[in-house]
Amino acid sequence: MDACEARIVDAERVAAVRVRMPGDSDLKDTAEVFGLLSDPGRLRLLLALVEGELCVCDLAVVSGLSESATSHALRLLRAHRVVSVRRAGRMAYYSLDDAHVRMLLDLAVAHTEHVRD
Amino acid sequence: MDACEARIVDAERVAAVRVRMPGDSDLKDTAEVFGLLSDPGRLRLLLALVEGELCVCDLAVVSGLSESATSHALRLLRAHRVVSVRRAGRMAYYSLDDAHVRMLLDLAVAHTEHVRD
DNA sequence: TCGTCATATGAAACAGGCTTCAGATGTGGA
DNA sequence: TCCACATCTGAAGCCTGTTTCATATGACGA
Repeated sequence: MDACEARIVDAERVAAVRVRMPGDSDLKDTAEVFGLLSDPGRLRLLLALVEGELCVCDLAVVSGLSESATSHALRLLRAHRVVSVRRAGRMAYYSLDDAHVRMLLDLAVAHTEHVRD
Repeated sequence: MDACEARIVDAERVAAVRVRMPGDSDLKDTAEVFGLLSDPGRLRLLLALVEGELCVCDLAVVSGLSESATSHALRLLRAHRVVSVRRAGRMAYYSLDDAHVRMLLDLAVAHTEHVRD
């Protein structure tokens, strides 16, 4: 079936792992989500949004990024449906729009506050 | 104190966010952990280890990486204390060694299995 | 001790991502 | 209609990270 690889030491365990291993597509998606959280700037943006919506200029101030960099980052997050926009005149208010990501953020903050490594 | 920025729209909320925002160092660490999970190859390696230790060659087979790439990836994960090694003769058995990362992996898998997006 | 095997390492190539700069879009007020 | 403002966008430059190739280390068996 899916044999034909190099020398395998623990064939039984390898087989078991393969069964539970998610598919390439799911794995790629998951890696991408983690990737979105792997940048300090984006992480700050998202953490800022945990408690509610904020406009781009406030997000820029809070994150320490330039407004252009902020906009680029938000565009990326928007493309992945992690945040959503509400337009009000010339302002744009962003908010968290992904329960999964919110969970990851909560977990990360909890761990940050609780652990001294 | 920490004033002197550009125009701020919602000063109150900005102040509140700033209070809860983790420090630069914690933020960087957290981003790095997510970064370790942001590569499909490393993700496969770690998922393979969820159920127990495996040697390098089996990890290479399961992850689809070359043995060299696998070794490089494991070295990186080892440097961040995410995995640990047990040497047995010329073999090296790796295992998950970070409860936080294990939690993130479980959460990711659960989400992968449960959600169709 | 010699050769082979499992793993580790270094350097280089290559790709991808983030930031900046300049300019575009679109809104609100005079 | 014209200008100022908030945000968005595109292209370029730079930096980082991942892979491959070649080689090194260290252990086992003859």
